[in-house]
Amino acid sequence: MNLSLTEENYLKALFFISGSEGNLVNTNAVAERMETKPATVTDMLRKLKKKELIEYQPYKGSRLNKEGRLYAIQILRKHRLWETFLVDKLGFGWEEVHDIAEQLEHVRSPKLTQRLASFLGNPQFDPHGDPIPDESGAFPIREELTLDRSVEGEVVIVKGVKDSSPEFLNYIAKLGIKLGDSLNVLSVEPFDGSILLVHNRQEFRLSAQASTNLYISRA
Amino acid sequence: MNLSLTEENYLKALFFISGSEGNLVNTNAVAERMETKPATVTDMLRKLKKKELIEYQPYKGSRLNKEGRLYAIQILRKHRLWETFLVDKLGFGWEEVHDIAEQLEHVRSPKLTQRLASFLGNPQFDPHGDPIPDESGAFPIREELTLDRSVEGEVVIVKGVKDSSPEFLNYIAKLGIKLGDSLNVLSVEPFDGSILLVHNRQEFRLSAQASTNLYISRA
DNA sequence: CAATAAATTTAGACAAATCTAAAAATGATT
DNA sequence: AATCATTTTTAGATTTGTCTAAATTTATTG
Repeated sequence: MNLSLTEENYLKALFFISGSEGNLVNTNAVAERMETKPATVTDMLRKLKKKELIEYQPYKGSRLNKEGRLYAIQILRKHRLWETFLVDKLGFGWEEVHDIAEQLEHVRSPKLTQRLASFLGNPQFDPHGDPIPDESGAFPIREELTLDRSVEGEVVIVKGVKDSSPEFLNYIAKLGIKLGDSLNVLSVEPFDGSILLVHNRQEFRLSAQASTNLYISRA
Repeated sequence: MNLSLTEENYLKALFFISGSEGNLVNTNAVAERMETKPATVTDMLRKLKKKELIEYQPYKGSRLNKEGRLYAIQILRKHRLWETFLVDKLGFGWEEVHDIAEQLEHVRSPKLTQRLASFLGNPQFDPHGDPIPDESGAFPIREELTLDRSVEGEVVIVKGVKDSSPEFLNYIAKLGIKLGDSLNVLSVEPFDGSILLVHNRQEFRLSAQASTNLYISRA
């Protein structure tokens, strides 16, 4: 199956909107994510249905079928491998790699994907801490523990970010926090949930909002 | 200037057809290279002229102008850098990288190109021995010496291939000849110009045709 | 140099991906 | 249940890159 760039992007959008349970997706939601008009989405849904990549009933909604889901996951796999390459090998910051990976993810060559993965040491998580599916489409499992769940006195390791918006990534980068860094949780403020911690010998306070968006593991 | 994939491929085609002297290019020649019809080419030439990337007079021919040439060279730079990456870092054979590089060359990110080049050690020549232009569009100079010009008893180093068709690359790969290998020229057959040489302690004969397509330098 | 051949362009059409505006279906509300 | 609001689809148009067939320009040649 050889899809156009646009078709691939619609599959990705459906994958992200419908979540892991594979819910039915609203046409409007797709339009919003794709930054296009609902009428355009309807056309594309009809097309993807004809190619047997999605289920779609007019007025009811759409969802990826098995083949479409696998296709979307392969794109996601490429995206996250390229992000890892950009950060680990080319020294990009994790906040600047998304747009480049959006381009690289569409390069078609199974052999390239396989070799890239092996060159990177078959990583299980990308620089944002997001899981990289394997060739068969299976995701590695991660403990979904966030910093706001930590207790006073604990030392934790940063494993990923829940929110990978440029705003949050930039904020985190500005603080100098990177994947794998260890944080010493000094105290949790009962009033607003903000957390006092030590990172690289430096003491500072992180808002509750920020802490809910940092995945950690106990050291 | 943000060009479509197709527009970029036309610029490349014009660059390759017109050669280093910047000759006027026939519409038919472009059509052949792009595997499309002359009428289609005419439309595109009009479009590229409007974007001020080429000179074009109906019925007379077309050629890249300064801006178009620079654009084409930047794509070529990316192509050859990616080929180098695929061979040097991912272990691809030099005969299998062209099609993948054709895709990667269109990825838009000056920072990526710059970092990739530096990651590769700012190479001057790609795995086929072809020159990689720098950011300003300047090409490194290479001695255009081919194996058929060598004399008996000489030891030479393989610097590149003149013909980079899959057929020739496969043939060369089958013989085990790689960039940087040294060849000991034992004798040149006066009858057909074929060359008897030693490579990795192994003696064999190479046709004149093959030898004219191997760039070398004297060891 | 006039006729013919070759190269090129013009004209008109089509598929893909998009849009706007209008129509239809669904759902929510009194 | 009838009406109104929302969501979604349909209809018709646009742009990009392509095509075929016909017309035009340039080149060749008897």
